[in-house]
Amino acid sequence: MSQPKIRNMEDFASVSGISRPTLSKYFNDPASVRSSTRARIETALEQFDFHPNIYAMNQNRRLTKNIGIVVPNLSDPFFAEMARNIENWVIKAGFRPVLLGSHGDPEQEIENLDNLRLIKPAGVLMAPLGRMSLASRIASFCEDVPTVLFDSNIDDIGEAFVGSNNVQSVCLIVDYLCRTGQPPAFFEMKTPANPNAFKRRNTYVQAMEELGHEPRLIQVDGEGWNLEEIGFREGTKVLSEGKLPTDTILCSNDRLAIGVLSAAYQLGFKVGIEGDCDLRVAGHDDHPFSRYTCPTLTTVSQDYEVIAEKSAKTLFELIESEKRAERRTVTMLDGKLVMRGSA
Amino acid sequence: MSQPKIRNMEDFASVSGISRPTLSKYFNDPASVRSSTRARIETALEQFDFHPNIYAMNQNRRLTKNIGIVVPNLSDPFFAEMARNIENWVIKAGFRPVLLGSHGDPEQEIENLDNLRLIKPAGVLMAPLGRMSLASRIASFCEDVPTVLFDSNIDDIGEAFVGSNNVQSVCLIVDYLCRTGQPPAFFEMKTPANPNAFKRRNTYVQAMEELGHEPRLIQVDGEGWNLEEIGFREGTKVLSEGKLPTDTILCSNDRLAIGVLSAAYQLGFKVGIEGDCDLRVAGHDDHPFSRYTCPTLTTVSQDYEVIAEKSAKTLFELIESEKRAERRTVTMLDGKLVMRGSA
DNA sequence: CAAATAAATTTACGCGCGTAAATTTAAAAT
DNA sequence: ATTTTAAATTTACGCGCGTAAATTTATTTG
Repeated sequence: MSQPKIRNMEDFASVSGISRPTLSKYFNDPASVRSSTRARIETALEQFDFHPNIYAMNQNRRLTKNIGIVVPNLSDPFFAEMARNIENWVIKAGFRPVLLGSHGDPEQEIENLDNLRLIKPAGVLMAPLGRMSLASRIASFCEDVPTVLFDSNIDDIGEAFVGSNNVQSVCLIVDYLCRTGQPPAFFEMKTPANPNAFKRRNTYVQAMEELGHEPRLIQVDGEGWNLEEIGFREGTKVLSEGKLPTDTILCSNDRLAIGVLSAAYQLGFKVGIEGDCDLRVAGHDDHPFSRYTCPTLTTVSQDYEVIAEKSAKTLFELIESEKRAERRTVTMLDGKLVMRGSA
Repeated sequence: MSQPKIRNMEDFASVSGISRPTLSKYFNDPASVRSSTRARIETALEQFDFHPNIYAMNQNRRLTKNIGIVVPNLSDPFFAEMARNIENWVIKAGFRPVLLGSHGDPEQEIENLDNLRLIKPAGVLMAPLGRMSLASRIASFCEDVPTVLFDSNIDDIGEAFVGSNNVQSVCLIVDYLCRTGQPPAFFEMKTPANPNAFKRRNTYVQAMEELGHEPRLIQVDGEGWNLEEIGFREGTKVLSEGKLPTDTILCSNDRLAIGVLSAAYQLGFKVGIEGDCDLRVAGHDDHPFSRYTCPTLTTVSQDYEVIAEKSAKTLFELIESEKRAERRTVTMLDGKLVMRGSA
């Protein structure tokens, strides 16, 4: 077992008896070499455990098997979970995921794209920050690299968009809340950092009007991504002031709702749908934690798995076709009502 | 503004009028060139916005400014938060963080290290999976790259370890619980995937014995990292069977506790410390969500910021010294009791 | 202002790999 | 067995950058 150290493909070529260009072909696509040579290579591979240097590969290939995944914020369990799902699809399709979080910062978002450029990705799956995003710079990236947006849409950017249909989902829950109790007030941030917020607000207003109710916006202060904290702090204010025009609160997203639920609990509100409850709270997203809140959070699900699968597969098709999309496709997935204890 | 496209350092050299080797020196360390040339470069930089290709840099430099950060699982808010803190320190020190999650998989953990090797990191900050980790392979990585472990210790691996003192912290909360009510039973997984679990269990047993109480372990089934789910499911079982020997449950970590709290709520248990409560629940870690549970979770804090800061700075000192640590330092930070509503 | 020193430039090669063209070798078809 | 065809090898260069040595230029010192 006197195994010489294999430092590069050259070394591996000499110990395996296969020429370096052939090895290079093999590592690019094992099916591209004759099966007998493939067998020889793989035998040698077992013995010597050589991996080509992916960064050197990236530098030279016109196109790599890398797929960039960019999300606004990895500390948000929603995006962490989404990213994990997408990573799995990427691996399953034989690509290599490169995950980058933008920390809620538009500059960081662009830097992530710049860094991705260097590894010449075959494509990118991106959930943009949304309104804050430096759209024109993202657009110029998308001209060079096939990109599919998910979660948050930016008009005309990227080859496709896959996300949830906020209009449908917000209508769904507004409708549900109105049918089963008092019409909801809408709890949100005055200046939301997270995407989709405006669309949800507008849909809420419209849905309420269509149902003949007066929309009531509760727009609270707060900056950044610590949404539970904001929901808790501002929820405490709103609830303790006691001048809520309704007993039902619809939050712009589950993370705010988690904060509001916590505030309600501490102030002694009984949240739920039974007769003796004095407050209903609903959210939006079906956040991983919303099934463990007290009471469990009624919300509208965004189908993580389907959004992940659909956006990934859209990108793979694009990559395989080796040309750009003829026209931008927009896929809006319907949310499903998740009835739990809180509303 | 007819800006020629700058494709590489060569191009930038010609437009800036500075030779490529000098530019190379500048990008490696701006202070290494004369201030007048530095000024010229920076002027040109503003005009042309050139960034050297980091991957080409990595390939050639003996040592880069990269610092690897490896955590067991990015979907766990605890590690996500920890990673974010560390990233900030890394950036502040002028390094470039490269964040990798292991998805709870020992093979992935090794693959992460293999990939890090290729970018020749100046150092690595790693929270290993712990018991599951392929220790010998991690050790061989640590021989080549200065590595500081955090959160979970593996004997004799890495130049240093920074984590919380589980013995102190578990004693602290066991003591607190015993002083203020019935002695706690210990709720944990039979085969925990997360690190520190065994140490906590043993400490619990020992602490109970020292206080003259009989330790009671509730060891539940379940695999993987979906700890809230496991806590909820098994908590429901345990609580509804109604044969708890005590009214106080100490969970091995906050994520399990979050599940248990949710189960308790749904079963109608009143959790808390007031006289009319029928259950106390405590956790360990001060997870980002534990201040929003209902009731808020009493726990022991791991000081994220301090662990992040201390481990990062330990690594920086190591890197600057340009030699390996003379002997392995182990830093155990004391946990602080976080008294909230649940116990 | 000349000498000493420090910094920049020129030249040249290397990193690990991709890839193209010409050539040789092996497999498949006749 | 011979021709056709496919695949592997040889050779050579390129990617974007680091870096060393020799040389030139600029700055500091006396």
